[in-house]
Amino acid sequence: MEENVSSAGQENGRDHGRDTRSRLRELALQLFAEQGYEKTSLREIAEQLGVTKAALYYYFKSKEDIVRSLVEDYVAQIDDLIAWGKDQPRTAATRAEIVHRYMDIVVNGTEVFRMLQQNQAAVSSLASAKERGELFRERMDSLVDLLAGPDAALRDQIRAASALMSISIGCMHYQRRAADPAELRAALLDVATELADAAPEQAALGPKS
Amino acid sequence: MEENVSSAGQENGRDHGRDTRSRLRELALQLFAEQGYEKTSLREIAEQLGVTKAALYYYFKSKEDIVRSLVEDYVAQIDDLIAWGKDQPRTAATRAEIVHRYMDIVVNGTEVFRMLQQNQAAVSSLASAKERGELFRERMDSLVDLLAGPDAALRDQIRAASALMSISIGCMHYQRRAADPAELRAALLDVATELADAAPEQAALGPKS
DNA sequence: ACCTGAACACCGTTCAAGT
DNA sequence: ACCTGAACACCGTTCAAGT
Repeated sequence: MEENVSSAGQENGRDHGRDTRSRLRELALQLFAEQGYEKTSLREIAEQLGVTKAALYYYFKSKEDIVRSLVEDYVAQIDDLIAWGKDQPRTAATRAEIVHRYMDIVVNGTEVFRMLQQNQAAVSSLASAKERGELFRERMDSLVDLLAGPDAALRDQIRAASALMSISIGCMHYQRRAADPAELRAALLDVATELADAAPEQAALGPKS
Repeated sequence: MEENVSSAGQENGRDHGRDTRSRLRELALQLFAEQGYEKTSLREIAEQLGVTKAALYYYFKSKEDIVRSLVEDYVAQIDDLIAWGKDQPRTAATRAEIVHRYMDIVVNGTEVFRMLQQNQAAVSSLASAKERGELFRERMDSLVDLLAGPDAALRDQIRAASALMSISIGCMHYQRRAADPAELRAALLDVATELADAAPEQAALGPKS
């Protein structure tokens, strides 16, 4: 597992040469999330870092490998959540717990998730540690199965998927303009837990506002 | 407004030279959606079309301009929906109608929306006919305002946003593996209309399944 | 009107070489 | 261990020129 972006923790106590590798990761994340993965060139990163393009290849074996190192931690956290969920009874309490934990993971890595979301195509062919593609899609499916059950009706699968999407996209989209982050968190959890539980009888014909 | 991808309708009745421009658009959409915008090179497109890279610049003034021409129609349809919604009373019936119309637009252009979703960063700086960036973000905000009201509580804004996201992502994600498209449509509309209406009293503590 | 060939600046990547 | 300089194939774009 890789170190986190914000915490360096190398033995070098200096200030200027303070861990080129972690400065690189921090800068790359910021640029990838802001302007996009493909629109950010290695020359641009190298320049702002004060090194040559070629120097980056000392730390990472490719441009995609930088993304992999940024995403790794969060993929692992989601895998942990899935593993944990598989051992739990399928109750409303478990579903609420899954929703809460998923929220914490996303809140913790908002910048990384924003970057992933904005560069899906560019990043979808990422080979994680083992050999896989489809970085998030199948993990989403696993979480949906945990929430709705593997043989759930289509409608309840969609509710579960919507719950997860509301959390991730809600975080990334509203975090910057919501006055109170705690209020946002509560609102998202509220909507997500409602969705994570099975559908009410018939909802197609909504009541008067 | 641009012609649709599937309907050519030029005066040339031949088969081989049958409208290079529309063949180009069709092929580009397919490749952009499948492998991503940045991973698809103009050389690749030109080769499969049997022309030179430079020939593409006779039809479109840049690579991004191809995307613009693919997206244009759907942006216009959404603008129409927003304009229509602004003249309606804010009732449950109006909300249901907005949700239905939005769904029809997305279903009609699934491939285009999939491509947009997968290449957000690459495409976000697209200058539409007038001069704007932020192709979809602000339109989403407009639709949310129509559904929840401009001074709605954060929770209801999120519900409205989730309703729209469930439809688009649900279409793109489940369309290929859902057995019956009508069932998918019904399920998505069900979830979306439930979300488009205001929240029930308190939902944070879900009932037993 | 429709297309080509050749050139342009830029990109990610490699590699031998320097300290 | 950490980095440079120069080269590679490829990219999107332009443009004069051909039919």
